[in-house]
Amino acid sequence: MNDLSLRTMVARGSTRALKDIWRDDPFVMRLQKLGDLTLPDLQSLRAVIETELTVKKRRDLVLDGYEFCKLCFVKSGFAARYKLLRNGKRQIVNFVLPGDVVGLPSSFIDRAAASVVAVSDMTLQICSLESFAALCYRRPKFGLMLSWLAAQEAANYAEHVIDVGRRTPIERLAHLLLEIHARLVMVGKAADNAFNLPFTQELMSDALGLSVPHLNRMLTRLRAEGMIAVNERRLEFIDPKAVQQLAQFQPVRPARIPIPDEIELD
Amino acid sequence: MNDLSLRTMVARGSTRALKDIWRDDPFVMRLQKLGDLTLPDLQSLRAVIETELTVKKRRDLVLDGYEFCKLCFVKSGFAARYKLLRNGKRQIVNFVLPGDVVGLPSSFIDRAAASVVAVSDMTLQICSLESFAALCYRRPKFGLMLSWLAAQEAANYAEHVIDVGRRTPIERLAHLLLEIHARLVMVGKAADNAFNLPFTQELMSDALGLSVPHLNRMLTRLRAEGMIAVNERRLEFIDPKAVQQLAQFQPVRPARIPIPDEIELD
DNA sequence: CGAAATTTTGATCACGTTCAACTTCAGTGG
DNA sequence: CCACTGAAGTTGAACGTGATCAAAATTTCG
Repeated sequence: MNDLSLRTMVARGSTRALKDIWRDDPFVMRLQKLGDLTLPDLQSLRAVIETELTVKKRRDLVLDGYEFCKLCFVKSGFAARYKLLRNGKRQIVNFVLPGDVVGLPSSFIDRAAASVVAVSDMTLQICSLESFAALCYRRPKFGLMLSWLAAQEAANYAEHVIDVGRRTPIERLAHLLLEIHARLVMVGKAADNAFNLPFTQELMSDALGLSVPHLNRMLTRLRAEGMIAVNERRLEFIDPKAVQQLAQFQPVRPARIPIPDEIELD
Repeated sequence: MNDLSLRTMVARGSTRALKDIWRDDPFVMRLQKLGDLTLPDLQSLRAVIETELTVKKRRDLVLDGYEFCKLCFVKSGFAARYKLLRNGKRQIVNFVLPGDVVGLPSSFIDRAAASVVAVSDMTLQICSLESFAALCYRRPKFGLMLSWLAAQEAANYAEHVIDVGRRTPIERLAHLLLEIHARLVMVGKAADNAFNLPFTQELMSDALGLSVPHLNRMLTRLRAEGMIAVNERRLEFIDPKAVQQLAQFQPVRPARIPIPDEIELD
C-alpha cells in the first residue's frame, strides 16, 4: 500500500483502514503494548518520519566514535550493534530486530560508543532526534514510551551481561536463542516454537564471547540432546521447556505505562 | 537543612537559596547536564517525591522476580544490581552510584529481572512510578530526561557487555575503575585522579565475571606496573593515560536534549 | 578484643581458545 | 547449466588462561 492510497483513505475518513496499516508495523506494535495510541497520536508519529530507507546487507548504519542523531525504526531486517577492539576481536553488544530503534542509545550520547551493521537487507523509517523530541513536547505520551523502550533495552543488555559473565557456553546459547525468539514473537515475526534464525554462527559467537568452533559445538550439543532442530536457517525448539530450564529464561515483558487519574497543571 | 526552613525560604522568595539546595543533589546535577531546569520544574520534581529513606548496608532494595514500581533517586551511598544463578554464582550487572535511579529498569518491566542490594548505607528519595509518569504528562521535559537517563544506562550496560565478553581480565578491571571514576566525577563525588573505591574485590569480581583470586592478581599487577595506587579504600590513578590506553576507555557523555524551535500543537 | 569479612598467595586442573584442515553451501559469471 | 569462488559450517589436536580449592595474612567491625 503506497502513500497515495493512504492519503486517500484518510481523506475519506476510513480510520479503520489507517489503523490497519499501522497494525503490521513492528515498531507501532511495540508501542501499542506500552499504552494506547489514538489516531491523532499515530498521525503525529507519522508526521515526524522523514523518509523510509532501504539498506543493503553489510552496510554500517552507525559508526563508533562519530556523532549520530537520528532515530531509525526498523521495519524489517536485522542488524548488530558491535565494537571492534584493539586486538581485532569483536563484541556484539546486541542484535537489532524489527521494531527496534537504531540510534538508541547512540543518539543520546555525544558520540556513538559502538557501530551498527546491517546483517540483512533492511528497511528503516528515519526521524531526527530533534523532531522526535519536539513530538514528545507536544504529546508527552511519546516521551514516556521512549523511556519505556530505553528501559527495555537496558533490561535486555543486563541479561546479556549475565550471559557472557556467568552463564556456561551452552546456557548462553540457549538464552540467546530464546531471547531472539521472544522478541520476534512480540512483533509477530515468529511462530510459537520456531523462527528463522537470521544470524551466522560467527555473529552469535561474537555476541556470546565464544569462539566459532565452540559455539558450533554447543549448537551441535543442543541438537544432540533433542532440544532444538535446525534446517535451512529455521530454528525449531523441539523441547522448549528443557531449553528454558537450561537457560533459566524469563522473557522481558514491558510494564504498561501508568495513566494518571487526572492530569492537572501545577 | 530541613523541610521547614526550605518552605520558609520559598515563601520569602529566596529562589537563589532553593536552587542552591538542589545544586548538591547528585540526581538533579545529572538532570541539569541534559537540559535546563527552571525553578518551577524543580518544585514539581520535589512534589512527586514521597519520602526520603535511609537504608542500611546489605539490605535488598529490589528482589528478582517481584514487581517493583518505585523510582528511588540515590542521594548518597552505593548499591549493586545482580542476579543469582542456579549454580550459586552471582553476576553483578552494574553498580548503582549517587545520582542513579534504583527502579530503572526494574520498574519498567512487569517483574524485576535482577535484585538490587545496598553495599553501603544509602539515602534515597522515593517516588512512585505513577506520580512520576503524571509529572511527565504535565512537564514533558521530565519524560525526555527519563529517556536520556535510560539511554545512558543502556550505554553503560553495553560497555559492560564488552568488558565481560571480549576484554582481557586486566583490561576489564582498568575499564571498570575508569567508569566508576568518571561517573563519580559527573556528580561531583571524585577528585580528578582519585576516588574512594566503595566496592570489595568480591563485588568487582562478580561484576567482571572473574574469580576473586584472579581479580586480586590483576589489581596487584596494575599496582606493580605503576598505574594505580590503593590505600585505605582510596584508589588513585598514578598514570591515568596508561590506564585509559589499556582499557580503551571513552567516557559516556550524555548529549543535551534538543530544544524544539517552536512548540506547536498539531 | 574477638569474630567475621576481606585480601593475598600458592598449586592443580579443566575448559574453551587457537590454529588448521576440510566440508558444505550460496552466489556469480562463463 | 556447470564451474568457480568465497562464505559459512564442522571437526580435531594442542595449548594456555583463568577457575578452583585451600590456607594464611590482614583488616574491619561489633
